[in-house]
Amino acid sequence: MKAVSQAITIRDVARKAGVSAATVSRVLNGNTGVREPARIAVERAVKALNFEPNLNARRLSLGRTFTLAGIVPFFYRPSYVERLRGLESVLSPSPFDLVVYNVESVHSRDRFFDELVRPDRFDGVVVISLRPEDAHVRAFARSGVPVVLVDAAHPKLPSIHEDSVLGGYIATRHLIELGHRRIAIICDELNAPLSIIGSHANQSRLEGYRKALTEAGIPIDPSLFREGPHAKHLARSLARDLLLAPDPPTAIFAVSDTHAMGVLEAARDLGLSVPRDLSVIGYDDIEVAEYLNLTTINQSLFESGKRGAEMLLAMLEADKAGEGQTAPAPDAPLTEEIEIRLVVRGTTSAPPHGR
Amino acid sequence: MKAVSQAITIRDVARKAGVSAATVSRVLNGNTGVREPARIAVERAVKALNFEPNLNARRLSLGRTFTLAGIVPFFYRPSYVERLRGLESVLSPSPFDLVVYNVESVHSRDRFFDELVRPDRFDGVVVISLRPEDAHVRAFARSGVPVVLVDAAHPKLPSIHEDSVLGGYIATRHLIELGHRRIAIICDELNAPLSIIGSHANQSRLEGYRKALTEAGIPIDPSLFREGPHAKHLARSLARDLLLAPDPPTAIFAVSDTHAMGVLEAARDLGLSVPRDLSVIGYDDIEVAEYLNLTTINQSLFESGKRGAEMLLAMLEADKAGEGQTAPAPDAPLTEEIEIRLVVRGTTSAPPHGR
DNA sequence: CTGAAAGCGCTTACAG
DNA sequence: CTGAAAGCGCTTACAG
Repeated sequence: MKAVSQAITIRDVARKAGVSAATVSRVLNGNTGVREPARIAVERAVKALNFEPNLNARRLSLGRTFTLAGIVPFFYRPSYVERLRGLESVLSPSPFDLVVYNVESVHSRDRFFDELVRPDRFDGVVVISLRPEDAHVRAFARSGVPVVLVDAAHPKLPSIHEDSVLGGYIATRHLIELGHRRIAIICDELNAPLSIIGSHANQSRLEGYRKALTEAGIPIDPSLFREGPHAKHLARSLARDLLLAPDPPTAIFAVSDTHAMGVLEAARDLGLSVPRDLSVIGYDDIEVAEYLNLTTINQSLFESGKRGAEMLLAMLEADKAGEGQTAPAPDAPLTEEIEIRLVVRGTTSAPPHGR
Repeated sequence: MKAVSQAITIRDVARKAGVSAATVSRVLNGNTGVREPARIAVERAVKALNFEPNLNARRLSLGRTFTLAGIVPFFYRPSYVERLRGLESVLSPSPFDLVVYNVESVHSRDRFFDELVRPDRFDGVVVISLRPEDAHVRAFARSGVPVVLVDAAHPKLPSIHEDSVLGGYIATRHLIELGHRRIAIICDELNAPLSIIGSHANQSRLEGYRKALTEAGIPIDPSLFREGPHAKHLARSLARDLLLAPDPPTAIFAVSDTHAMGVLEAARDLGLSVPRDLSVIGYDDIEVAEYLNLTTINQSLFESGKRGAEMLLAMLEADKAGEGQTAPAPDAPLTEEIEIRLVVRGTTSAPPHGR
């Protein structure tokens, strides 16, 4: 038998404390002027009744939801889990709940942008690895809900992101410095719908790769470029192709650690020893990278989520302070660059002799 | 300049449609009797104004939150991510949002159980891999908020979980059938706080291991049992110890794939070839298991989350139907067992000759 | 079928 | 300092 006890309200507390509901509310909200005896009576009653104010009533009354949204593609992939972990680390001690929305298509992205960025839904939202279009951004502004971008950028929105061109450059540069000249690159599909709405990190890393080669006077060989969906087994077959070609690369830059895992498999399949016969560098530095002893680029995944959440909380704080007085948004919203760094492990070395 | 447009309300719609707010509400809620012309006028106005009812007002008025909580330890670990993915798959097309709470200590578990399981907070909660105590369960019942357990059990609560004893048995049995007799086991710390409040899967798997050995007439050698925190590098050193002992095991049962990864590393460190010199079986079948070609036990992680969410939605549905009339809770709440199965891959084989 | 009114449980100007 | 009252934006018995 479910004997659901009727929830107690602020009026019950008021009665017990011998004051009005308004006074109870005031002490609950740490309000300034409440005389000592009243305050004490209220605190006693609250404790005695184990009272907790009804959250939905507060939400309606205050016009705040105490909830934040995170909009993120493929939330279950290790790199996104790591970013979410960063979010969680700052939100968990805050009064805000986080609800995560998983986008797997352009359609769901649009739906989320439309339906979620409303003041009665969320106090703020963080968008990860997705680039809102101008129309979205205008709607965000109209809604008054602060939005911050993690691993993406827009001129009108605060954001925290890496310099992906630099990342691609550093990775490629590392291989060049080791003595490689035939360096292949394996990317996510450039024209997949989610690549297009995504952070464009792929394209930028490719650009960095080209830049490094050009700078070193190494001609860009289109046959050393492959693209395929974000999946190990596909990267594996792309790498296999590459390695079976007449003039195979001595090094492969994989645009994510997941891709790199596929490359490692392909090498194993073909009996190639890494790094002796083939150097491999990944990107992201997800947890398994260390286990696999994979050389990679660390892009501060956790930190990016952490900073994103911090920026959002700061904006919320500022809004609360500047209540009503329509703070003119700065022309150039806060944009931060996150640190990236090369992590040299065991899958890269000088190329085989005579290559 | 933030030009926040004032949100439109049901009254605006009513005015535009030339009806009362009550009527608007009725059509919005798909209510039975609203005459055609009124309905159409309202639908027009709703569309024209792009009206979306204020969620917080609905919450307060209806006494429902349209939000569910997930309470889970170490949410970022691959096995929990997989369970959460199962939850997400059923919740995402539902009208419910999910907020995930990460527990890393007994204290946070208690706090979440106390603060979250309240009708003004959540319409339902799913608890993963955590065993609430009787006092908690009584409080849950008083709150009237339905709670379902995933990967844990309690006589008074609906749940979905594996038979961990059987899992441990099957894993061990596999090694025995291959011909092994010196079979070690590496567990999570049995006395760590979170093991104690956890699902006790560890202890049960250990029990299954003992059962299989006993049944096969193999004496249980305490020196073949090791326990340590859930971390690869620790499992690695435990395994190293084991393998360096005078009479080392020919096979190791690791109680999670993560532990198994540590074992694999230890074998590599010592120049042992797996499975030729050492067989290794893990548990969970997380994504990397396939990549590592690890033999393991698949415990339907995704499915468990999926079923947990489905059970909760069904309870919510039932509650809505039986409104008010205090449905007598069944004496024995719904308990389902999830499928587990042995996945034989490349890390197990017959023991070396002469062992 | 439909509207006016009360109610959900808070918060906060407004008086005093 | 403190209380009575209005208001947040819905929903839903209650009349008609």
